[in-house]
Parts: sequence; C-alpha cells; structure tokens
Amino acid sequence: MLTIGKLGEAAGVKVPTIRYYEQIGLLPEAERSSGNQRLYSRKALERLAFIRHARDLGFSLEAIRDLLSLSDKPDQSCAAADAIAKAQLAEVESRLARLTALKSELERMVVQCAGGKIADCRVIEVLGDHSLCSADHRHPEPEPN
Amino acid sequence: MLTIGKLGEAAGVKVPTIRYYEQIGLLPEAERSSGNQRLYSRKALERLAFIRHARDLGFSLEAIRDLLSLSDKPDQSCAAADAIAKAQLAEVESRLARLTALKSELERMVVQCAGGKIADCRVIEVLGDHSLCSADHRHPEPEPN
DNA sequence: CTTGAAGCTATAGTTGCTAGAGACATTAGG
DNA sequence: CCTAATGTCTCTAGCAACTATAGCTTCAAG
Repeated sequence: MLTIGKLGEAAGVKVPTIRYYEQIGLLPEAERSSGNQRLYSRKALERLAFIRHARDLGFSLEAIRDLLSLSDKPDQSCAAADAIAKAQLAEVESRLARLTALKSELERMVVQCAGGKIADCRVIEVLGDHSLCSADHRHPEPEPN
Repeated sequence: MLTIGKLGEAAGVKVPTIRYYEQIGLLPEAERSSGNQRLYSRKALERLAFIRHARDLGFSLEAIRDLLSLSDKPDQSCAAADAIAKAQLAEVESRLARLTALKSELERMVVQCAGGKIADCRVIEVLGDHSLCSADHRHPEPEPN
C-alpha cells in the first residue's frame, strides 16, 4: 500500500492533482489508514499512470473518463475507444497545422527586427495589420491542456 | 463610432470578450452614448484587431499587454518587442515538437484497432503501459490558448 | 408606438489544476 | 519516549481566458 506522496512520485503526478482526480470521480475514493490517510494499491497506480499518460497525449479528462469506463468492460468492441483516439488524432493534426502556420509567421516577424525603433518594428506592424496575415487562423476549440 | 456589436463583428471578437478586455484593462474604458452604451473609434478597432491577431498567434494576454505598451512608445528600440516575439516563437517550436511526437504515438495506437474487443485494444493497452511510451512527453507549461 | 434585437451590469461557470491556511499523522533521530 | 520535521488532511480561493446566465434598459425599424 502506498501513501499519496509515494503514489504521486511513482506515477509522476502531483499530490493535489491526485486528490483533485478523486474529487471529480476519475479515481475511486481511496482506502484510508487508521489515521485517515489515503492508501493506494498497485491497481490504483496503474489507473493513475493510465490517466497521466492519456493527459500527456492531450486527451481531455472527459475523454479519459470515457476511456476508463470502456476499459472496465473488456468484452465490448473497441470501436468506441478507437473513435476517441481518432478524434484526438484529428485534433492533434489540426493543431499541428495551425502551429506550423504560426511558426512561419512568427519567423517572418522576428527576422527583420535587429535594433530598429518601435515605429518600424515588424513585430508590432504585422500584429497591427490583419491584412498581412497569411490565412485566418482561428481557434475553433479550446486546447484540452 | 461603432457600437460594441459592430466592433466585435469587424474585429472577429465576441461581445463579452470585448467587455472582458476592458475589464482587465487591455482596452481603455470606452466612451459612452447618452444611453450608456459603449462607443468605439477606428483606433479602438485597430487596437482590438491587434489583440485578436496576437491571440491567434498564441501570445498570452500578458505578452499582448507588454506589446501594446511598447507600441505606445514608438521611439524606443524594438528589442523588447523582438524578445517577446522570439520567446513566443520558441514556445511554438517546442509545442510543435511535442505535438509531432504525440501524433505518431496516436497513429500507432489507432492503426490496429479495427473491430477487436476492448481486452485487446491497442488504445487502452498503450495508454495503460507507460513503458511503451517513446519518450517522456511532459507538459512543461500551460498552453496559452 | 410597439416590438424585438442589441446593449447594460453582475455573477457564476468552465477546464485542469495550483496554492494557501491551519490542523492532524507519521517517522527518524536523540 | 519525546521531539522535530515532514507528510497528510480538509477547505477555500485563485489562475487563464473566456462563456453563459439573469434581469434589466435602450435603440432602431415598421
């Protein structure tokens, strides 16, 4: 049995985050010691590692909740899990595309800015003039991070 | 003079967001009509367009605040603006690198998931087993979006 | 002159945590 | 065995950057 600190260390998750996950029902309520401290089993560690890994991959807590409830029913088809992963992949790809465009625009901004005055600054100029913008980068959804 | 709705439309920013920007001091307090409604000049539109464009490029509101205060002093060196843009570029590059890694991991997950049962699902399996993970993708900073 | 859209303020909710206060539990050293 | 240091407990509030709701007022068109 692990205390919350050891669990956090083992899974790479901070202690308050673990308590937060319990609070929102992503982790079951932990067993308690005689002194009311949380105690965790190896299974709990696996579940937390799963969550952490999925978070690292950019899945939202909602998506993770779905994935966890799927993994509790190992006899069903994995189509639903597949769908969640595919949606996540699509989102990652769209973010990649946007970021690539941003990168080149930022590079263009930075190149010419070696010591001039603000009045001629490319950075300020580009930001101020929407028409110089290559495309309409919009933020269609909040980033799940 | 534009009403807040027209301004929002022209700049591509939602009305409550404009009021929020005013509240946090990113936009100056707007003039008011006799009936207490906000009125905006062309200059205000430019400022808002600047903000929106910078947000699209992923700058935080704090960075934008700095950029705006710089652009109010056109005789100073643009080194500071340059530095802000370079920092932003570095962050975009690091996010790009992370996302690229995530994408290939997600692709690997999704490839083999065509109709099996949850018990054999690659998605669940990969998420559950940290050791299959190519590298340590951590989220060092919150994404500014 | 009426009606419906657009505006106003103020407050609360969102996501995914993080930080703080003040009290109790556990553990290592003397 | 006692003490000090660390760890844990609960609870609340805060962060970014908005978004949504409620209940009101004002404006513009017909």
